[in-house]
Amino acid sequence: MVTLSEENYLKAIYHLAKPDKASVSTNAIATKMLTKASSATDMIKKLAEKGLVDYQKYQGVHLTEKGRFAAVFVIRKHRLWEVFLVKKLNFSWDEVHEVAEQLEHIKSEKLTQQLDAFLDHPTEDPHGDPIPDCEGNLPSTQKILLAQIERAESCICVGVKDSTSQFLQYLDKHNIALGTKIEVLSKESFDESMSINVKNHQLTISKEVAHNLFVKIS
Amino acid sequence: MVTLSEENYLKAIYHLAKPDKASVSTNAIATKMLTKASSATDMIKKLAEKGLVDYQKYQGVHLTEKGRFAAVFVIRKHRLWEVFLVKKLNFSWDEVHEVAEQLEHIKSEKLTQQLDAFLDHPTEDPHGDPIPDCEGNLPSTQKILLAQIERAESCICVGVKDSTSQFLQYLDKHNIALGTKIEVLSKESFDESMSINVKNHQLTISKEVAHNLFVKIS
DNA sequence: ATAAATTTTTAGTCTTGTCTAAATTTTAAG
DNA sequence: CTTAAAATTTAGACAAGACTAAAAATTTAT
Repeated sequence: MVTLSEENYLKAIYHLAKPDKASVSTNAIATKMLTKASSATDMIKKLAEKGLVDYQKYQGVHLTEKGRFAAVFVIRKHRLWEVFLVKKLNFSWDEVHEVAEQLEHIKSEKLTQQLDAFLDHPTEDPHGDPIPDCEGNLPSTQKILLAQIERAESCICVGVKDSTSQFLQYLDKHNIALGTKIEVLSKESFDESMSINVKNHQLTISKEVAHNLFVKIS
Repeated sequence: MVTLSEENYLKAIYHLAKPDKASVSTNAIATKMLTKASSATDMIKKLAEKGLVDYQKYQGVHLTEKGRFAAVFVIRKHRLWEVFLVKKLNFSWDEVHEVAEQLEHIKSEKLTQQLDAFLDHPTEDPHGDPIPDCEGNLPSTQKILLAQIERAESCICVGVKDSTSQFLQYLDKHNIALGTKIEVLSKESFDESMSINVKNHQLTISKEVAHNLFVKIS
């Protein structure tokens, strides 16, 4: 049995470890969990005892296969609930995170399966993040940050990196949603701002925005 | 802020106090919560400090208006989720309780409201229990126990008192569901067993069954 | 009306998850 | 290569919610 707190730590470790295979530091975990390093150390020991992470003092942690699956399964539930909230209960994409943070801990295999079926087995959540299947596999996606585009080119918004409501509401305000076509017109080398065209409206976006929007070349 | 544990105690007190206005004893609460009397005392003190119950040492508790509302609101959420599970996710009525026990603690006003609307403002859960409205009012129902019927008479199943899966599965096996017409043929004074007719099948039910089935005279 | 039985409360302990402060280890700098 | 800085762990404490055992209050029965 994995407790609610343990699930949250596993998720944090999973997200921190995502890009590479490097070990995740105690401090990184504490920062992500908004707790102190000593609390993280305590929890790491519990996770290690349960076989959810590999841990050597002072050397950070790695998720074990068991830990990775537990983390991915919570993420699967989180994202399915987000889809439910947006598609069925008329939440907007900037309102779902908090509620999904609670719903993701509900324990019922049948609930998850049936919810998945009810939603027609979605593969992405409302922010464009992939939903792991029931075996814990993530559909591989090939998305790049808008900021990585260097020349005038056309692309499609496929996800957000930052999913705080501030950023999502900024996108709403400028009519940028998943699937929206974005034409890059130019990029300012001084401040990395970009001039783009969205639905026939020209718009200048900052480096910060460009670094938090995932696109695919169209 | 009311904790998960506090919500469960409030629910227990509400259910124990339901019929009359008498105070609820520490022991009764402890028994219902499957804990010890000392634990109940501890919690009662917390609830009293938060103004959720009126408490005098050795004299049991009463819910305050605030406490009653908190309890009813949790019950509202519980029953809405039960409807969701049965109507939308194909759960059967004997599978919903455990999951709803978890879902009832999710905190989001919007979630509850939207769920209620999504389900078309249901007034009853899958066991025939009334769903409080968002102001905490319960539709008054006039149902009686099947056991209270003394003569050959026709009635309709409108609810269950015991909603354990054992009992619900017994009802399934004998084709008794909410809305099913039940004709009372005779009652045995020796053991209070009853002979009834359901969908053209004659059936003898025990006192235990008759005392756990709510009906209304048709 | 008082003794016995029952109920309730108190006192002290435990576990989970957190904290602060101090000690230890690792990393980085000179 | 040695010391200063940063990161990590340990030690001890606390709050929530539970428990056991013992004390106190209430109820029941004679």
